[in-house]
Amino acid sequence: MLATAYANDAGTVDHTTGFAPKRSPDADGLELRGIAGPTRTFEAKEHVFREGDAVTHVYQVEAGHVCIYKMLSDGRRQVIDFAYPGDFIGLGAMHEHGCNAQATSRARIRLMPVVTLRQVMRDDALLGMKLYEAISRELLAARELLMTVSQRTAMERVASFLVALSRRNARRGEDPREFVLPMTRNDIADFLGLTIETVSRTFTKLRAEGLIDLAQSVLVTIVDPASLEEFAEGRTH
Amino acid sequence: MLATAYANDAGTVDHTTGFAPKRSPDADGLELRGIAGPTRTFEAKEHVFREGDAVTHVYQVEAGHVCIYKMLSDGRRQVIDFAYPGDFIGLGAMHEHGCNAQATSRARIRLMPVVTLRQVMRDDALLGMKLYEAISRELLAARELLMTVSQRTAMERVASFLVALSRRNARRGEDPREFVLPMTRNDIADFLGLTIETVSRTFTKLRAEGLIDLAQSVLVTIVDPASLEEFAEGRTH
DNA sequence: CGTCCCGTTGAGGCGGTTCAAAGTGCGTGG
DNA sequence: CCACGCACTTTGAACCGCCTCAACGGGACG
Repeated sequence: MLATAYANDAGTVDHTTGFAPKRSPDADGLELRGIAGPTRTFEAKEHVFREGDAVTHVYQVEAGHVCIYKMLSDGRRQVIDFAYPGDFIGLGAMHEHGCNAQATSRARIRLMPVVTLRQVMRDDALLGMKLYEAISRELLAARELLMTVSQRTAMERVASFLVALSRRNARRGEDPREFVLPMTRNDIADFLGLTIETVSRTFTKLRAEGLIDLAQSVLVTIVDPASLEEFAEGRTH
Repeated sequence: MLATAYANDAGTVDHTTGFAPKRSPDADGLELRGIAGPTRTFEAKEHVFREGDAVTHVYQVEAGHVCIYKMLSDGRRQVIDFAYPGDFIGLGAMHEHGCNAQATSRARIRLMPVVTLRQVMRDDALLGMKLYEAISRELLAARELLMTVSQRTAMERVASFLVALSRRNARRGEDPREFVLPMTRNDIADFLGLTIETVSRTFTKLRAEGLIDLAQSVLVTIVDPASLEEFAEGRTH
């Protein structure tokens, strides 16, 4: 039985990459460490997999950040998700990957062969349930993003993006008020269905209205969380 | 073992509702009939469940059509999917539903209690796999819709909507060139992130350019499938 | 026949894009 | 250590695609 292997013993530094360990990953404590195969380190901009690749593994980010995106033939890009340490990537792909996964910064990633995954899902109902829940969360997130991109204004999109990052940090036991953006304006723009100019202007406006502060372009401080959430929910006309 | 219960014996008319039987559902032949509980008939506009409702069942549409959508507090609506006969709805919800499900026309729906679902997923790896695949398809669809809504023009959105319906019909063994839209312009607009006026204008334009024909507002005939797909993929500037 | 709902069409306005240019931070090499 | 180049960000101005508001048409139903 593999059911005892979920023990969250994250606490040691990976000396091969020098990453600081993260305390509580998003995936409700489920870790492939001890269950699955080895890790691999991907450099910034390196792809973990690409759309159309045969599915060979399921991946779990252990350190760094990964950008999941889809492309249109003419270059238009849609960022689907930013994977943080603890997050799974590559779940739900059946035969070939339906999107691309690219490290935004150096990332350490654990690999689990899909054959192992299938076998484990047969043998271990609890793990199967965990993966079902992980993919369910991805579905929820995709639909929430759809709502954001399709229905909200630029202001509301950026606000809800920041609120989501803040909540994610809170869940991970990090500071929900001040954090570093692990992605570029371009990534944010392609995530929210805006241009980088609009994203930049909107950040500026949020700062001008005193809802956030930007000491550097990547360092966000949420000054007025309540008002930011109002904006995010569209309750501020 | 429940593994033998998947046999697709759809072929009898349900005399309680008078629905014509559908030949091949979308969910790769997986049917809850014989595994799960009874069916219930929902009238047009009746809700199967609402956002925030406790999750009590998983549902499979057997006849009719169901509109899945989310709402913002100020009334903005995002349609997430249109469920056809054979499609599951309510999958992936953990404790409470994250969206609403409303019959667009009278619909017969099979109900399976979640407790049964959980038990079956433990006991029957194959069924668990099938449900994992069903939710994976939903994730794929959500991301594809995200791409469409976020990156494509009105013309491209409507074109890809029609192409998707056409392919769906082809998969179901029905006519991919001529079909009835089981939803209103309003539903389509909220699905594609447009207004009903823009949807209407775009249909008119597609007809004017000879790509489709509209004998009635709900009866679509695809005249030039190749060109329509070109539009859908954005290869036509 | 009137009402209601849905779809279509038209005219004008606006939010976000496009195009252009200047500003900022950082690694690299002289 | 500074100069330079490069990638990223910010800001400005003009444009455009879709939205808003408004009016009209047609089928279903009482």
